[in-house]
Amino acid sequence: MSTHSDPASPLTMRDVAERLGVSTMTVSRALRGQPGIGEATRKRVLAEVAALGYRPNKLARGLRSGGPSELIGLVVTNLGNPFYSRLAVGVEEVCVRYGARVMLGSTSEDPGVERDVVTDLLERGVDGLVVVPASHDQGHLAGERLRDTPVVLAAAPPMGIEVDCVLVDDVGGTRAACRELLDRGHRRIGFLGLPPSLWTGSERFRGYALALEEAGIAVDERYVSRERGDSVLAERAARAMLALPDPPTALLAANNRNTVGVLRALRDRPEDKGPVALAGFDDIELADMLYLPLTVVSYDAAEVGRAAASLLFERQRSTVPLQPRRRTIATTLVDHPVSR
Amino acid sequence: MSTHSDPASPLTMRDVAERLGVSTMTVSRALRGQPGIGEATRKRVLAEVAALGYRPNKLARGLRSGGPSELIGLVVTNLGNPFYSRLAVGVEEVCVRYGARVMLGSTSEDPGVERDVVTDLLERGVDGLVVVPASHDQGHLAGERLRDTPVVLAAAPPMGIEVDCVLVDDVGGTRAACRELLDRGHRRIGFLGLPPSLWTGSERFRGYALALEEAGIAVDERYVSRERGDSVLAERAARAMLALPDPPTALLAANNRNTVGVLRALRDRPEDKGPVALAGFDDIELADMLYLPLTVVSYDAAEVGRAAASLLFERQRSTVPLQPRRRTIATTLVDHPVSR
DNA sequence: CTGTTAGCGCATTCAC
DNA sequence: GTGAATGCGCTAACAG
Repeated sequence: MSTHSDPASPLTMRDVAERLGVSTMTVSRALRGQPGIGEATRKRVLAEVAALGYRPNKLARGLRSGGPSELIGLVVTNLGNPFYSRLAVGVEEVCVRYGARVMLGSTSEDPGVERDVVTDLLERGVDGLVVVPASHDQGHLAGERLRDTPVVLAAAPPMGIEVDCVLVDDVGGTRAACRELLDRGHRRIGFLGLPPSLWTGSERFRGYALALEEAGIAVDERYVSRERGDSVLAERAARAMLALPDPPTALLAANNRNTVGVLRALRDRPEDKGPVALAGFDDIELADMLYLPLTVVSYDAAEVGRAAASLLFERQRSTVPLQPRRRTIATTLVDHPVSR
Repeated sequence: MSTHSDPASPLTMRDVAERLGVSTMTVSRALRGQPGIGEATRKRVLAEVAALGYRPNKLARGLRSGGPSELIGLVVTNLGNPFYSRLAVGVEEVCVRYGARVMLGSTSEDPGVERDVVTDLLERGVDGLVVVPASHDQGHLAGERLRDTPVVLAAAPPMGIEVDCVLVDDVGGTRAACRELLDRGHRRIGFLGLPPSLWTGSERFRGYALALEEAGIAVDERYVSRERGDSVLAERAARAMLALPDPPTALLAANNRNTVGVLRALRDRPEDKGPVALAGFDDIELADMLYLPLTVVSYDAAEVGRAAASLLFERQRSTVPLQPRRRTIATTLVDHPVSR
């Protein structure tokens, strides 16, 4: 009657210990497989634990032991984007391998929200953070606020802070795609880009310009659009380019949203005006089921997440101070012909 | 010199209190905006907190106050599936509204993993769980193990346990899609289904059979496949049906994987054999960019997540015991013509 | 208005 | 091999 039988309050180690007539330390040791306890006692304890359905409180354990929380914060702009959900899959995969869990934070690309989310995750005791930054303003990821919590940026490089990062080979991928179009004989290649203020925007433009330069072709501003990634804007820009007196014979889209826009622009184009070749950064599900052939720059988004999480755990386990590291995930060019 | 200046160990409330010559209680009250503290003192404390960059430890706070952790566990089979990542977006959206965070657990559709993940999340003190069950075996989600942690199932009903759930209108959606095909004059409609052992499999078949029955047509087993959702299997099944002496003139796919398989099967079909109409459960990105018209059963996956999280918080806040509730998310039929 | 005491659930440290 | 005392960082309950 003394031990509370309130079904609402969870069992504690004391409940187990009292029922067995041992001390909580004995239960604790049995649970963690520590030495210094008889084999018979351990069995008795574990049996009682199983019978009662007792589960240790990991929060209390962490508080006392001061060890790692085995918890990683993952801050993304929008999980609805397949790129980030696959990245999340990669992060979780590595975390589980290290016995850690993932705590989620979405920012909706709002730097203010990102700041608050990071603060909340830190207060909740994460061991580290994988962040897809919402903007160039990364001050809140600097050392003072974080104390010792390691951070890895994904899909963007650090700006004015010193942390690890994992990038995609934007330049190489775009360059390869542009080269492919050049190899097929195209000389007027339109680029549906992204704002230069975005890392991805400037890098992918660089790849495009580089390939042209290598082919001895100057960038023609009439064939370049650099608006924010939005299928409607891309569709309009593509239409405008195709209405030029000497329209491009091929188009290169800087991300999947832009590719979709271009697909719309090309769909109701009169047949007699001649075909327009299309290539785009980011793979597209069902790319092989479309009404026209498509070449895409593909990469493993989950690998970005895996690499980021790996950098985090390496740093966490490292005894010596590590310099900021940078990993780049390769891209591959994939042709999706129309077989019909 | 007494107060530790070790940069590695985070600041505690004591550090702040000592620097100010007040007690930790004063700091605590100031931080939580509690009454019973002078306005001047509060300002002084908050200024020092900001200057030092001190952040409270929410785990310790929760341990002492015994309040909710403001943490929800989200257990899904595979975040890489767009349906589940959108569901996650919905869950997080509602959580943030309630000041809670989401802790992730992927099961890879392995019931054993699901069990372990649930245990881990419980040990980490989640206030509730949203679970997309990996199987019919839901014993580990029963009351004994959970003590008082509420659970909401998503996309599947409880089997032998009493918990809330959020379902998709599988029957209604499939029935509407089948009706649409019937209205267009089709009489031989093939069904690329899923195993009856899956909730989704039996429900969607019911919708198909119901629509046929309402049209006075008997289900013909030659036109029905019920293998697991896999584009390769679906492609093969579709080819087999189309090779029948009196092949179906329309096909209905029970999920997006099967739709993809059917698309493949139809792609290299000779033109002279006549067109085959296609409808499928689950929307498909770029459905309007395919080489053929497609009708899909669409629904808001994020809404499934929002509804699940809402049920959780309602129950958490409820003072009276609630009966298990069941919410159903509506579907809509969307036509994707080929405009080209 | 402010401080003191005690203890959340557990593990470290030291007795025995 | 086992147990008692102590404290992780914080706050409830009470004192003043």
